[in-house]
Amino acid sequence: MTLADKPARERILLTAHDLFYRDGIRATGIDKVIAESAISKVTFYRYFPSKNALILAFLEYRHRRWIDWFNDALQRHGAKPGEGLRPLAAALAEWFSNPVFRGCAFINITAEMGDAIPGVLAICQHHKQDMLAIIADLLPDSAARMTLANAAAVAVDGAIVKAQLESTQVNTKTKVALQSLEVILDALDKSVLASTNAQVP
Amino acid sequence: MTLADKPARERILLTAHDLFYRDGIRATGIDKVIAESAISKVTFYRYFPSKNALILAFLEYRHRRWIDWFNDALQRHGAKPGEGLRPLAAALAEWFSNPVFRGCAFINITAEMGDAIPGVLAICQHHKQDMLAIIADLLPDSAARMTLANAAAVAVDGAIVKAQLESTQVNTKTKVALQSLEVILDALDKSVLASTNAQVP
DNA sequence: GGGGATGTAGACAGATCTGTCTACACAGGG
DNA sequence: CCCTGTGTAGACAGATCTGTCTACATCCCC
Repeated sequence: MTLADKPARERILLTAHDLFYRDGIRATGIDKVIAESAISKVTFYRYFPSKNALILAFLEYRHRRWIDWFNDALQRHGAKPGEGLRPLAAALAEWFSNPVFRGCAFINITAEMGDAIPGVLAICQHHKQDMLAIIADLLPDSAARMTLANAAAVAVDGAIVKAQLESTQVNTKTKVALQSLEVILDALDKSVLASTNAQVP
Repeated sequence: MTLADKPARERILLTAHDLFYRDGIRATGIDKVIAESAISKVTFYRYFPSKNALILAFLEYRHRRWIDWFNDALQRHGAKPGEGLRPLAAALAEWFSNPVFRGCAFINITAEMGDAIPGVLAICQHHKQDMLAIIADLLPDSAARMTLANAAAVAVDGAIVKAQLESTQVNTKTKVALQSLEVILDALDKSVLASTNAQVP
């Protein structure tokens, strides 16, 4: 595998990412990360002084990786600044259909541990803030912009959770999650038009 | 405390509920449940043959308790069948402001463990199905009814997650979560009117 | 050739977790 | 009076987890 060629620290981080994301934090022991990334215990502790340090590094890495993917997917699905929320659904459809999809790592770790490890919650809030900023960019400038962006972000998180609950279900896939998201995004896009055109019935 | 008077099984279940909900499943050891509910180990294992059995019992109990609260809160905030989604926001506001609020137990356990314990996912899906049915009851009968109910349910789950991320934040409370939910619910209620009146611009 | 950085293998301590087991207490009904 | 059901206290086995430590191997640059 190509992973074996990479430097030790990166190999650890990539392995930890896959295991933490798939199985959860507490369910993943350090020994498993060490075995799976084919390094020794000493090497591991040279790069990460503790499991907590690895968890924080995992979150930073996941954040960068997810945000990069998100921007790229939106681009690929025709997102343009100020032109509406619709590409969000197409981008997320891509994610939800990925076989390793298991929800949002930041929602998951908050659900699992709250702020048991200091700093985790702040990272999660920061992640959601960055997602919000990207969503806001899709909306035209108006007084209601951030209100609508927040609403869209809530809808996105709801759809992620719904897809996560659906995804393990036999054959149902994530259709309801996506359809529901589209319904909400359309309604929000319409209310943008209504507010910019001042045409509220 | 009044808890001490209750029969052993109920005492165990109530204690486990509080600990599981607050700290998560894996973070809560059996020993802690036993110590906190002031019973002995033998008594515990008489009522629950394993930790998994306790987890499943916790989920059943939590389901009944939450659904009962949900119905009651909607009633108290003026929900009437077919008359719109608005009371949802008021009911959830009540929950979010509860100091022990830590999100949806079913979203949390799915985030933490997926389906590592057989049966858990099915219970979570069942819970969300029941929530959906209650939400659908707020909407008037129409072709779009279940589509809109699903969208509202996704918005509710999104708001729950948002409130959970906000709630530990200093002083910000759950304002954005609730405001976002209201924006979505209003947009959905409006699209009900539009579809029933056939007045799509 | 020598030294430092980087690596491996694996034993170990100490903690924690689940689940079982022994030994004992006590109340109520036949 | 004794038996059964229900309870307590706590030792224990066996597993697993984090983090440390020793002893040894390799490689690259000076």
